[in-house]
Amino acid sequence: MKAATIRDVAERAEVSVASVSRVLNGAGPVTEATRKRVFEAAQALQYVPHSGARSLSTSKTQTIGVILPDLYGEFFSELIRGMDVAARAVGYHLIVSSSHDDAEEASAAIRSMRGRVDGLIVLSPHLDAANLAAGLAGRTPILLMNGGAAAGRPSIVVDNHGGAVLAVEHLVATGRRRIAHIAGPAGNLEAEARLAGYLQAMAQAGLPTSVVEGAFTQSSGHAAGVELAKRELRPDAVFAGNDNMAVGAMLALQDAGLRVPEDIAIIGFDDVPIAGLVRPALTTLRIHIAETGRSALERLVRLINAAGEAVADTACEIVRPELVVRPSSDPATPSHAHSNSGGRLRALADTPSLKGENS
Amino acid sequence: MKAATIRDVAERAEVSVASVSRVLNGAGPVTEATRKRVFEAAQALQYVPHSGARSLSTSKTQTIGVILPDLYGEFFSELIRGMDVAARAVGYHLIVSSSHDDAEEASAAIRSMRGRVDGLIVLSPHLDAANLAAGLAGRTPILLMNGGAAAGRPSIVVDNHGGAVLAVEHLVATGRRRIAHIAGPAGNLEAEARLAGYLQAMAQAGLPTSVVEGAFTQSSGHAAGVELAKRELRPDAVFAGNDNMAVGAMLALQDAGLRVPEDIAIIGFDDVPIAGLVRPALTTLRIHIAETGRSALERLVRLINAAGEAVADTACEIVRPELVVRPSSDPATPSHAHSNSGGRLRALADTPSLKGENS
DNA sequence: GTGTGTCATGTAATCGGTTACACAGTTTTT
DNA sequence: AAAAACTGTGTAACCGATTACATGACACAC
Repeated sequence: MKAATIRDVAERAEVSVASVSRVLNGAGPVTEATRKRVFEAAQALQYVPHSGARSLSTSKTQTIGVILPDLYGEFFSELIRGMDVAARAVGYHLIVSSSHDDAEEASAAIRSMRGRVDGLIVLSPHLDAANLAAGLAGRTPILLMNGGAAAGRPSIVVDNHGGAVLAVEHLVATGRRRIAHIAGPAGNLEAEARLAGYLQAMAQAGLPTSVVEGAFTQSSGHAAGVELAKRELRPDAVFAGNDNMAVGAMLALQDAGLRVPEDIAIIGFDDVPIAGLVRPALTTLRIHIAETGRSALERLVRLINAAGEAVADTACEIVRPELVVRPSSDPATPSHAHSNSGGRLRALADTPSLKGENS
Repeated sequence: MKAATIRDVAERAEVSVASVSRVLNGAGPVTEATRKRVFEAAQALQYVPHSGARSLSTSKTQTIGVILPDLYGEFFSELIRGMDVAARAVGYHLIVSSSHDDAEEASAAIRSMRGRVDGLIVLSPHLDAANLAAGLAGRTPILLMNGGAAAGRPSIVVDNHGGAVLAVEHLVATGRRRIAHIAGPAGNLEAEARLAGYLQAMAQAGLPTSVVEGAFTQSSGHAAGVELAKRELRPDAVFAGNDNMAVGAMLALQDAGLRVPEDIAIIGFDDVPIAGLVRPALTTLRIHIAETGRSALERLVRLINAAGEAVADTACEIVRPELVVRPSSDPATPSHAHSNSGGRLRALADTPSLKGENS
């Protein structure tokens, strides 16, 4: 028994497929009698429209593709969450595709999206991936969030350089001098911008730099922390390229017997939820991740609806990270900073619910 | 300038659409000359096949829909990660749809998936959602992971009851007597099973029970912790319905000046990545989340390929949680338990990378 | 030279919807 | 009363692929 089609419904209701379509979509004029017969037939046959077929004829899939490098850690999942909330609100679906480290894979993923999505959000933080993506997309609206300066293409980038400068300045202002940086993977635009910001701010302050390479993963941060703890001239502060690595490094340093922040201060980047939950809570550069995802999705939808006419939106929106000082860099901060980490989105699901007890 | 279709390619290559299709799909016999001409034309026109159209004629979308209650916390994102890895491996895409708290919404989401996906994985931990989902799906293969005993339908459930018993037994064995439970939201099957397990194990041990209601969110756990800390007869252990709430509760208890685990032990459920990162690291019941997601996806794909013939797979696979003892319940555990939290999947992306330093 | 088999290719139906257009019947306008 | 406008409905083209089947060319056997 195959699923019912619109023709089955038409037959049973003794009307044409056009009428069925009109009734079901509430478009076009129909008599009450027809409407009723169609609804009854649809009900009886348990008819559910075939979205794929509908997409083909309307050229609208109501779906947006998200191309990610990976799904590790909280950053991307927060981002997706924000996007999903926004998508749902405007009647769109999200199709996610991750694990695209190199441009090759990312491009394959983008190709396979054609005819499946109305627009794309690409987050492959590699230089070539950006242009590639843009080229491949053809007429598909595309929003880049890969951290690079995408000339003349709609994009959203985080001011990584500026954020890194803020981080270093904060550490210098609180008296740190030997500030090491745990960098993200080479070739990653975000990582490189953060590194560059660190180098520049350190030069500005006239301090010697020290960089350990990481991979944006928590365990790479841990490894870096182990190595830093062993140094003869130990740093008195660590600026990690992201929160994941900061947490990994902090655990390693603590395991090595160092006190954070007394012996060594730590600062991360992103303000993922976990940053406020480790102890000491992590000083970091806040990007309202979910909020950013939401805004990205909304912008893409606007782009889709504009569809070529308004070439107005070609701007590169900049998200400026904001320094959030927590105890990992400053003992003065209240230690119980059970950061509610702001954001409308968080509030949506995080409703405290406390009730009685039994027995 | 619209995107090129297969007909444009055929025209340019001076062959029929059938030949183009054959060449591009590597199916059917074609001469070398034709193949070459087609490739050249496709190249010149920057032709990218329209997957939507392909899906319509083949009735295969190579896409799987995942219906989630929400995207909060690490549990679902880990699950999705595991599914995505598996999906990619077998050439499938993932379309996620979250925020379906009630059966109503979930059912709408499922309907809108028809013609868009080849199969569904449904995780709406509500009693009615399950049957509803199953009914709605029609001929679409569906895998339930909603925590309920889905009679005669392919499903995967966690042994929540058994896990809860393990948790209580562990606490009792380590000398705790006043064990409180922070329950998940009422109506959630997983939460209810964990609660039932707690009640049963406590009865078994002849201990009085005490239940505070939470909502599976970190902040509800925090609220519960605040309340427990104020009690005249304070518990000496807390079993939280999941890790999120356990972490929230732990922070609240610590902020109230209590020492964990000396004054009060804490145990969670799920073993999300953060469980190993808080201090003290959290004792919990491990579900290999990503691994479970992977296995779920693989099973669904098998179901899709079987397509009705083998009704063999109607089983309810049970995932048994495993107790992971960490310092939050046992001071004897090494405190630097930088839990690598196992699992093949984790290893995939979490490659430590440590290199030299500059300057 | 006709028959038969193979191979490459083309024609057209099909998937399941939407929608432009045609048409008949009814109401309104003049 | 004829013309014009409007309403409700049906027919069939279309979206962009796949693929069953038909066809034509050619090789080989008899």
